[in-house]
Amino acid sequence: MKQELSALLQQAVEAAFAAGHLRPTGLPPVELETPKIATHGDFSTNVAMTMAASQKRAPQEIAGIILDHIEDPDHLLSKTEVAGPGFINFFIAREKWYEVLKAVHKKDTAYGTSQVGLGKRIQIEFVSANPTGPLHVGHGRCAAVGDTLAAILKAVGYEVEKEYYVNDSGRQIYTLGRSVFLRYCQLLGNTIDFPADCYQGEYIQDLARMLIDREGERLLDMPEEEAVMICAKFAADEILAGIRQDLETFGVSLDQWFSEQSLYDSGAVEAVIQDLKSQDIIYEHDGALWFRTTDFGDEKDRVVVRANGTTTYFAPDIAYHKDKFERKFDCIINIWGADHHGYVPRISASIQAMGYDKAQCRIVLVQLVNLLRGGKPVAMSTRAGEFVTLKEVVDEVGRDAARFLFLWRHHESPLDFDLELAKQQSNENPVYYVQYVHARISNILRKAAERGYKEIDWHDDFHEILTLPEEIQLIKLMSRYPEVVALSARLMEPHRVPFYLKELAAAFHAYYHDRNKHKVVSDDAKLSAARLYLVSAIRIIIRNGLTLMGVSAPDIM
RNA sequence: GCGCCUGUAGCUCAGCUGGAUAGAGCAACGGACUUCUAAUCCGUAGGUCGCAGGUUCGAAUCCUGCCAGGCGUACCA
Repeated sequence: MKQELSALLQQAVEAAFAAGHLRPTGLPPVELETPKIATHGDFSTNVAMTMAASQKRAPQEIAGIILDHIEDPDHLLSKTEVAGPGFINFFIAREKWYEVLKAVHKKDTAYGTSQVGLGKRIQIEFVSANPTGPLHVGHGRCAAVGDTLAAILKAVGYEVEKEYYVNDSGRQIYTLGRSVFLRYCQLLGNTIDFPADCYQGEYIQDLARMLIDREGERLLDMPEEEAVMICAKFAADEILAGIRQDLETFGVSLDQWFSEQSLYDSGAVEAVIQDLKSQDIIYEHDGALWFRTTDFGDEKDRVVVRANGTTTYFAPDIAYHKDKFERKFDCIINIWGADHHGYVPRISASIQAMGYDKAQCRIVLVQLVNLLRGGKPVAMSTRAGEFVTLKEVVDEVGRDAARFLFLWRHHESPLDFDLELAKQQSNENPVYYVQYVHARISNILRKAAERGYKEIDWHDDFHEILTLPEEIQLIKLMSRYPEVVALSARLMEPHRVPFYLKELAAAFHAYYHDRNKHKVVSDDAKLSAARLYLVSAIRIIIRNGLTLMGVSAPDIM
């Protein structure tokens, strides 16, 4: 609908140029918007105003000229007008809206998809939590945002690969091994003062117990270094398996698990350091190796290899991003917790230093989650190892509610997640509000089938039947769904999908509720058929939208 | 100190990257269940869009400076 009109409009401007009625200044970007107020039409454009300066004429006058050149052989438009400071308002002919309804049914699960990303490959990396502890709620938000964004990008045609970067190397893994080893020793009767810089959580002791079951006491007889390494390997594997399981339960599946250690094993880390050193991008100072990130906009240079010879986390990350670029994606997306934002200039610098286009790497920062229960903050302290895990949240409120609510905010806004509210079955909880539409319509379809109305097909006489303003309004709302998906892909803002669904759900609930006026299944066979066609289209969109979000669309609630 | 994010109704937040009269939900108040599921709906009320300037036909949106909150600012991850 919008595209068709956009084409008409563009042709009109070109025709005006050709006829010499407007100075051929080159085509301005033609933006069509849906006005907030119904009396301003179905679509409006401000081209006349944006052209005013270059045309050196009044916007109203330009608008008139453009309208004079509009050709509308298919009678898409019922009315046009110049309004206000120079807007052109377009009113779509009522009959044309039924095309939307037909398209929804015809495309079905594909309604909302588009082709803008066709032929392009995107890699999206998210969660990537260290395998030193279970996933917590913050990771859950990143997982929901990343997974949904991936689905949205797929819907607009991109080939998408989802990846998890596993930090299975370095100091934090060593600390993990040491933590487990010390608990292991404690459990076997040794008195040990458990250090503050070790992982404090209860899960460390669980791992130590598992290790005792598996290995007995034999680690006590080994050199400590060796024992710690065994503990580290064991613990990281166990924790990673748990992370995979938690993500699986959460409905998130990754295409690729990329090991940090593999970058060391293949020599990639060493190679990229040597390469950058030979270009004097990495230099030596105070016994350490530094990256000249300040040459690329960072506020200070960063250490890559410490004076003691060990690498910082930055070193493998450089190699990792090089690897990503070498895999020839058109775009790579990193989804990080906002607490990592200080790291952005560094990565950006390293990408530029290696000669890649930094615009091809997009970093999405997801703000933190404040966990509440009944409006009161749930105490969490990572240091003391007291945090609420993603698993606990999903177990308590369910996958659907958790995923929906994690997406219920712009990702750059901090999110209050209330456990009580997430379980509540009321208007306050948008999850059930939206799902309820699907269940209601499913129920209508069941009732209809019982009454013998089994076919959901288009008939041309629906033009004369679905004529109520609120019915046309619903169809107009449905026509916007593909734009919502496309916009949310372009801006990488998945929250637009649940917001749209909420709007569509509200419109449906209102329509449904006036049951004297809008009864779908009635004795009037033609009316029933038409309305079944209408509401089942709504059901399709609700289901498609929820599917993008990884939320189920139940038939009964 | 510097950097990033946020500041919109009493509360929680949208606002289509500059448009016409700023929108939802909750809370408050008043209504609607003989029904295709009330996990719902209808109505009323609620605003100097943090503050002050600037840019232009037009600003919640862009620019500058303040104010407040969060996060970051390591040879930690």
